[in-house]
Formats: sequence, C-alpha cells, structure tokens
Amino acid sequence: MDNNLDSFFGAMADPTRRAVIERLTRGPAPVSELHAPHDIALPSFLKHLKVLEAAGLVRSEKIGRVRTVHIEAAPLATAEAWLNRQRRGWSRRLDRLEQLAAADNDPQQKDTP
Amino acid sequence: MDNNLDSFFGAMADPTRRAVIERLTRGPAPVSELHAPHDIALPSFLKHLKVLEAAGLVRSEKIGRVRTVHIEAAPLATAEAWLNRQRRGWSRRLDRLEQLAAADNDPQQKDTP
DNA sequence: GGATTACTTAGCCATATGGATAACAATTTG
DNA sequence: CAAATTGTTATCCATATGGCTAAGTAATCC
Repeated sequence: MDNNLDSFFGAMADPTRRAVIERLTRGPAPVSELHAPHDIALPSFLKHLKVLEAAGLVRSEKIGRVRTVHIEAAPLATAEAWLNRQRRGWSRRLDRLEQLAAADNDPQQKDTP
Repeated sequence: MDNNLDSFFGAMADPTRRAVIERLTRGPAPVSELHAPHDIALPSFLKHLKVLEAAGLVRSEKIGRVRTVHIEAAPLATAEAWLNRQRRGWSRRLDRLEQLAAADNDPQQKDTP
C-alpha cells in the first residue's frame, strides 16, 4: 500500500492502468492475459502493474511460473467517498445560495416600488 | 476541458490541487487567497491552477486585477460514477461467488455420506 | 535435458511534472 | 503620479514517468 489518495489518483491517471482495473473487476487474471490487449512491451506493462500494486489497488501471488493478479476494492471505495464528500460540500453551498435567492423578496432595495 | 478521466485523475493526484478543490467547495475565491495556505511560490501555484482548469475542474474569470476561481462539479460526478461502476462490477462478481458457495451443499461429492 | 513459457531485472531515452527565480504587465491606492 | 497589489510570462532545474531493448531466471513440456 502507500499514502492513499496521492498514489491512488496517480495510479488511475493512465488509460492502460484503468483498463487493467476494469478487466480485474471481472475476476483475477494472470499477467500474460492482462498484458495481451495492450500494445506495449511486457516490461513496460509490468511497470503499470507495479504502480497499481504500490497504490494498493491490486494484489498478486505467483504460483509456479504464473503470477495471478486480483483487484482490491477498498481503495476504490475510499476515493469514491472523498469525491462524494467534495460534491456534497459543494451542493450544500448551492442549497444555501438558493435559500438566499429565495429570501431576496424584500430587503433594502429602493428602486422597486 | 480535455479528454476526461486521464486529465481528471491526473489533476487529483496532487495534494496541493486536492486542497484547492476542497477549499473551492466552500465557495469561489481569488488566486491570492487560494495560494496563501500553500508554502510554494506563486508561479508554481499558478501551474496547479492551470492543471485544474485544463482538466475542466475549475473555471476562473479576471475582473480588475483579481482573478476569481470557482469549482466545476460535473467532472467530480463523472469520476465518481466511473469508480462506482467498477466497484459494482466487482461486487456483482462477489455475489456470484457467494451463490456458487451457497450451492455447494449437494453436487458430485462422494466423501460426505 | 533442451526448448518453451512466463515473467524479471537492468539499463537507456525522451518527455512531463513540480518547484524556483527574475522580470514584466495591469490595477488600484495614497 | 508613485507605490503597492495581484497576477503573468519566461527560463531553468531536478526528478518522475512511460516506453524500449537486452539479457536473465524459474517452471513446464517434449
């Protein structure tokens, strides 16, 4: 793992890595299968897996010569919660603005007789 | 704006930028106020604002010599939805596994008389 | 046991990123 | 108008990132 949001968002900021996550939600898979759809060299692809693993998004164990990778859902939930808090904070503010606008039918205005 | 998730997650992968977003959920603010709590030079900070703006997370307009920045909530929602889809896909799979486990009380097993 | 398979490690390279300083607008304000 | 505010632009620098090739190592297969 690592220090939360930094490494999490960093890990998700790449299409190859997001594709891996999307694939892994349908179940665990060996490295070779994860690599197949991506048109980059294996060592380059392995770096992406390391980033995902360092961010705690993925775990893997090697059995025989095959390394099987599976997703770790918790970090997704953490980030989702963070985003949700931000949006909620924002919309609470919008609500307050609406209240202010609604209460705008009488105060010190002199040019509407 | 830009091409969605890439620039969005990239923008969120930095604590300074996340702090700016958190601040902006409490309402718009001028550049100087946003910069104040961060111990980096103004030009460095401006780069962060540009990243946020390029990702469509933030918008700003300059009036007089003051530039006021405000948050743009939609991209947050988009990313949140993406994360949610992934988690839902993942937990649907878990559900199926549970069903399999539950149905494991009678099939072709010969050693439980 | 030699050949395949499935990764791993080690280096190299180009570009991107996050920070700094210096110098330059463009607006207020005294 | 001179001075202070508030940004903005232009460089520069060190490190991180994403890709590559070449050369291993450790299982399995024939």
